[in-house]
Amino acid sequence: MQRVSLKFLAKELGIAEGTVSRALNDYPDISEATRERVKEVAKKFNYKANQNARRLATGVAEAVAYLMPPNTHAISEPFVSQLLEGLGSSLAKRGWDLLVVQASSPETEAETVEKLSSSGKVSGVVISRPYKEDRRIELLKKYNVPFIVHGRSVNSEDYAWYDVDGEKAFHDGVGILAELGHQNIAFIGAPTDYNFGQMRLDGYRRGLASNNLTLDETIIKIVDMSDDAGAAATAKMLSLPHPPTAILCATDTQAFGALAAIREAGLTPGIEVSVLGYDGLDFGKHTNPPLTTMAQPQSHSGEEICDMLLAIIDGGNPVDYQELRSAILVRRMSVGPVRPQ
Amino acid sequence: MQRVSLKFLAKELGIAEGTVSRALNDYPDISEATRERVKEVAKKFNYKANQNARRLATGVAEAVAYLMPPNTHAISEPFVSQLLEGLGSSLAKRGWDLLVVQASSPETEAETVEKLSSSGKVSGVVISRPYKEDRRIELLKKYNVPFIVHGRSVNSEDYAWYDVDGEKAFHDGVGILAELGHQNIAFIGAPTDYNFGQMRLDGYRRGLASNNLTLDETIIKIVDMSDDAGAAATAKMLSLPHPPTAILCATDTQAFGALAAIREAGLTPGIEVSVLGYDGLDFGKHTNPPLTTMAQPQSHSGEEICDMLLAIIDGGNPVDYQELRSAILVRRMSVGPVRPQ
DNA sequence: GTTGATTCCGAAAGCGCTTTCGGTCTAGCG
DNA sequence: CGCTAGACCGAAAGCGCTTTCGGAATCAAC
Repeated sequence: MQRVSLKFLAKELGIAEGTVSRALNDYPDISEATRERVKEVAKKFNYKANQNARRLATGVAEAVAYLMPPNTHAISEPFVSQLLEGLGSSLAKRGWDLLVVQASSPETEAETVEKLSSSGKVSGVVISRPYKEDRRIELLKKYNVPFIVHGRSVNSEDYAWYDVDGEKAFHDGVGILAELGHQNIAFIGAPTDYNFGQMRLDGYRRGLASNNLTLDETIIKIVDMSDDAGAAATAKMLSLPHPPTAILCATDTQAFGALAAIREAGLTPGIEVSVLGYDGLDFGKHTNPPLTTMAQPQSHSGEEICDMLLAIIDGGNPVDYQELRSAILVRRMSVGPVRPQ
Repeated sequence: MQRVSLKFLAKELGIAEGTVSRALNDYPDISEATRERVKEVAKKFNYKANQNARRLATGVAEAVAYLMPPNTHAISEPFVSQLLEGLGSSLAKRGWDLLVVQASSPETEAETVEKLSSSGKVSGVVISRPYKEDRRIELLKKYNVPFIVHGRSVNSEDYAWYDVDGEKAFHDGVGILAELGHQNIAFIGAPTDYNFGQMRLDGYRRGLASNNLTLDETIIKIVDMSDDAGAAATAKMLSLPHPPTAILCATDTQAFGALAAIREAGLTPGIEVSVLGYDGLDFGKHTNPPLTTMAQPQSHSGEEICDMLLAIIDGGNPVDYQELRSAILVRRMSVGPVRPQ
């Protein structure tokens, strides 16, 4: 296999290798006639350039990597495949490759990034869900590899990112709940070493303040992003002397668990206890009751992120590529007015 | 960047390039002393071999590709990220890359496969969800690229695959329903150009026969694998003069829709109409009611598939790598005994 | 018929690594 | 002390492509 090399074509055509290469790559100094002749023969023999040789010679990888979020073993979050799909299709248009890389363990993550940066495999990388301080970002900057972050770390002035404003969403989220009369609004959050976890918590806090609600640490639970963790946290809060009448969840998955725990406690979610999620998973329409949630506009985020990255690779200034989107409320059935006691 | 080449190290150490290379790659004809010296300096300068050069020289890609299922635009099925995660982590152990490739359109799919095969980018590929007759498989065989199929096409004797026995699952599925007294068991299937769609349908049919149930074409619906399609099909069947008392769905997603349609019709799923899904999505525990389903044992399928592929790449005979797993029933609340009329 | 400008293509030098081949040097043996 | 056998390393030839450089050929113009 791979018998058909440039050399082969050149011999077949009776011209020089270099000429064949230039003809195939549409160089201007090749006559129309030979160009066509070359392309025809290439097609006939089903010639495909050896990518490795090409990359070596040109020095451009024509590939970008997606760094899988670490520690995500059980989760397999839907947003990953969405993103990959977008990245993939956007890249395919340009004929580039998408590499999915995974650190074998959290400790080797830095190593992975370094290898990626200096082995010439990729021309750019995208990472998701940065921590507040993220080593990967530092390394990427250090190695001068074009990259874009899906999310933001604390200091995000000097690199490219695409994010949804979780802080605002959660601020507004408590507003929505407060407007329905809820005073006792719990928060189930995500680990705050993730910056998004911190920001959603900040938004919640600011939301309480904006609505003159007092902050009660006993109804703030920072837990894993799983349904079970959400359920456990909810169960615990429901057994408080003054249980919350509404729960704001950092992720839909946690909210699913919250709904289950509420039903488990003999209460009706959306009536006795409201639950407001965040993410906008399609799946939320099938829960019991359907989950009201703040949706990330992630339909085409993959494409957008990819286009931004490509622009940077083509020489764009990273700081010109910072996009902040807003979440939008998807009203379903899990949020209702507070019931008179 | 990438200033530290082999040449650089060689100069730094005062020895030949080739020697450095051999030392780094643990050739036996290098003295312990120089090997260590070389490795030390390499580490000090943070040397990472240029992969493209390496691949070109060795002729081995050290990468495998996952061909994204085509036409999957809206779906983003959970199984994809599961699989990718498994592939990725298994590959990472070996230091190989995972390429995710997507045909920009169904028509260019063959082209994509050809390019993949002959451009030397990958040493193996895995594809999912083959059609009954699948062009990709033919091409892969033709180009003599090691590959493994996640699923099976009709003629699956001569290549490697990993599949779950859907035929058996659906046969047994109607058995489960029949045992509960259901006589009027509907089937919501997936497009039968997918082989899995055909096999699940076959299983359903055989199941009816095994239980002396008559086949009624009006309660067999072949539709898209979406919740909406499942809901529409269900709604239609529920308005029949003799509506089914149980519905077997080819995918959990369709089953979610079925549940919704049943509730919409004012009936209670699991009581008046039973729904049995297939896939075993975690998410099913949150539906209303929780979905009873036949689960694919996909926890480590990614790793397994990857290991099988690697074995073939290492020279194994593809036909020695054919794994057939069984689905297992996950009892939740959407299936119950038929109610006396 | 010379000059100059164009057009087109061949030759050759890499890209950064691997791997074969052979040569030097030391150690070991009789 | 001579000879052989390893042990160890340097030199060099690729891998298959790109790209620069310059030369031959063609053409127009004077």
